[in-house]
Amino acid sequence: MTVTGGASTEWVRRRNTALVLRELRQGGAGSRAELASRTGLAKATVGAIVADLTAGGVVSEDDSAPAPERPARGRPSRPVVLLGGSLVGLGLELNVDYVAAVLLDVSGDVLRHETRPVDGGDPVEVLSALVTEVVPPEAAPRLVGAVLAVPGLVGGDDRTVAWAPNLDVDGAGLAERIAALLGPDCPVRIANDADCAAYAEAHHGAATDTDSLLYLTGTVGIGAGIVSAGELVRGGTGFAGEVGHVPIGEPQAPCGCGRRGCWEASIGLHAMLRAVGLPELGTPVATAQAVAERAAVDADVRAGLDHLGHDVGLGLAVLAAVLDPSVVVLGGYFVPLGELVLDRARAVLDERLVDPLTRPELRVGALGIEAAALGAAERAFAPILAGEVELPV
Amino acid sequence: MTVTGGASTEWVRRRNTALVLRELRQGGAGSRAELASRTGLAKATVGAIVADLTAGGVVSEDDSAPAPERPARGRPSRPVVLLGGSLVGLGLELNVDYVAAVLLDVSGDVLRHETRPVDGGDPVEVLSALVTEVVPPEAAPRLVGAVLAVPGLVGGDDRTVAWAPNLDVDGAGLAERIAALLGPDCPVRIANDADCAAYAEAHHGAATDTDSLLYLTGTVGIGAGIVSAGELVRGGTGFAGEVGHVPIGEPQAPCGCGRRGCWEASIGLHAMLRAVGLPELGTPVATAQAVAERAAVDADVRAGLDHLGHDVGLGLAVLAAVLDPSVVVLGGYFVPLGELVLDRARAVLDERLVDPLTRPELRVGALGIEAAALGAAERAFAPILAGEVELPV
DNA sequence: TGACTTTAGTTCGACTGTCGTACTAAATAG
DNA sequence: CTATTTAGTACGACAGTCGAACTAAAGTCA
Repeated sequence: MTVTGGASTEWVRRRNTALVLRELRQGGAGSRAELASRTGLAKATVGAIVADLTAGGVVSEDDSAPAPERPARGRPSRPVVLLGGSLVGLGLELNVDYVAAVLLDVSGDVLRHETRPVDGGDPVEVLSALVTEVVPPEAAPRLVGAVLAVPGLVGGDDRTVAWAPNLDVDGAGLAERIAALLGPDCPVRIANDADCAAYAEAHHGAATDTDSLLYLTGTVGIGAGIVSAGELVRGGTGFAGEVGHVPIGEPQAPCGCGRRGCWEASIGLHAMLRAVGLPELGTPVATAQAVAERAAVDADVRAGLDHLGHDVGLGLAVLAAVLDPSVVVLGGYFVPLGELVLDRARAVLDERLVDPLTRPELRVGALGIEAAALGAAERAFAPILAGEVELPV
Repeated sequence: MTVTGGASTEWVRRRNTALVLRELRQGGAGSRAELASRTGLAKATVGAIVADLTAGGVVSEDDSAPAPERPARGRPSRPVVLLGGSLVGLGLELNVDYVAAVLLDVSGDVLRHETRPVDGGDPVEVLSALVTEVVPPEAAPRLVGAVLAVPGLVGGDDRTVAWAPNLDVDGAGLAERIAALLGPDCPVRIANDADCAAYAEAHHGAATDTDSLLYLTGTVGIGAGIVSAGELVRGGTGFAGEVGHVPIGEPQAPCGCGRRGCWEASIGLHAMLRAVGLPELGTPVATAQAVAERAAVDADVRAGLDHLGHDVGLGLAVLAAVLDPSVVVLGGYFVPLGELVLDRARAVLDERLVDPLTRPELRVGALGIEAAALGAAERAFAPILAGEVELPV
């Protein structure tokens, strides 16, 4: 029922153009006739839309077509293909110890991906330098937008950081500072990092086959992103998915926040390290990598991870009952541990869920540290692919 | 990004018609000129749409206009008003011990509301009789649709009951049996009862001021409905919000399901009665009414309810952290107890939430036993008001 | 080789819709 | 009685989709 305002005939064209773009992205290249039958539009309409897109340099006729199983008879088709680099979305991540940028193609390819440590400098300065490097001036006019992922609470206007306890930045001017680097025509929005990572796994990662997803990321803290019916669930103040300090872990585990039973106190990075008796390394993922290697030869480590899996399952049982996701993706430090943790978590879920038939599939994230930036880039495309916005041609 | 298929020019008219209807519903009657400025459409467009609607008998010119603060000059406006009864939606509820029907007007008025006990008969038979009584034959052509709320899991097609442990009905043929009573042009859908009740509170009840809502209903069991960004969160299999057996109550409380710590074991009707030491009466609401009366004179009862409020807050702290609703509405047997329970629940929430600023407002449901049926009726209107569907004129 | 078949893509006219402008209608002010 | 002001309508320009007819480009087959 989210219907914005009045619609006119130009609006119809925008929507149908978006429909064709989505079809090309998801279903791959195809002739006009094929696109017409795939989208349900009339052949003439597809022809007009393709002509527009060709003029705008967004698609072209793929002459180098391999024509694999060409039908024996009839005029040969001229497949239409998305033009790489014609439209790009910029995804940024501003985190405590690193920044990242992903430049994403309209066809879904990652054109560039860069990560930089912050190393005590001003994170926004480091990010700004990265932006000017990743987005060369000639690419700026083809930018459909930029989305900046931050570990914090984002205001309802998608432009301000309302609360980011670990990040020492000026939440009010952040979007403007990035926008200044990208020119006046590039819309800049801010989003939550866990939300972006969830979006990335849903579109490019481990959960492209569902639209009902819970993403759980483990570092020192625990965060979640919720995707329901293909849309992010953000809550009334954008705080949805802040599950780190929810009392759904081992009830007695003391947490740094002063309470007991916080999930983070049971399955945060430090709790995991206590359970296996191993030291922390440079990053959570590197730490977990070392733990996984050690587990191969050390039964005590395996037992510790099994216990971790128990606590993961305990909390997921609550979240799964509330949200009923089809898939749960675990990211962050959970990725290297994989089945060492998930196996037990699945067993706990089966035990605790009322109807085990609704048990979500547990998977490990397919994207690395770039998940949030990639999801941010994908979100930059969302208005275009929904037909809500004019193409920047 | 939920974009269905190709759009054509007729589709534009459907959407703009829906826009005008929503404006009339929410903003009240208004002249064509006023509607034009309220919707952002051109005067001529509104004129054409109003002409269509007038021809279809959905709106008319309100000659009996009181014209309260008529502007001193200029041609007087002819206010356009929704015609009562011109379009109606039917909401039904099929429950274990009663059935209910609500006939809702396009303007949002309840035309009829009937509840019947099942008394051991076939609930579907009782419901069918109620339907034929509530929907007279002459009203059938004006029906925009019917939605049936059931206490169970609804299939993804919105037409079948996949799982309804307490309900002894044939889930497969249910929608068809209702549709047979209403004629071939009336679309019939099935929905979850807690979802419908949540929808009702969001549109007609205690939470019309927000689009981010958690509805909690208390009877013998506990159920929840989640509204995020104005849309119901249903989960991958429609099971979202089944919070009764989630371990977020008193950890040691034994539950009928064999586990410990289920929320239902702490805040279900029977747990409440144990806490206050009073007997169960005919219905949960009547029981709670008696408890509330007793609380006025009995400090022990008040203490029991205070303890109940503690357990309510305990679980809500988890749900609020996960979902971050702006408002939590408590329905069912909680309504008569009101502040006797909510006061303590608020205190627990303040204690347990990471950032008390995000504490949702706790309210008591404004709708009685008809909540689910009313929400179902409102949902019957949703496709019309979203412009997804042609008016049945 | 040349007519026939088959499929792809374009052209064109009918239709539907929105929008802005000009026009008509209906009231008050002076 | 005229000027002013506001509401509503008529009309033509414009944008878009659609289906049917048409053109284009291949293979098939006598």
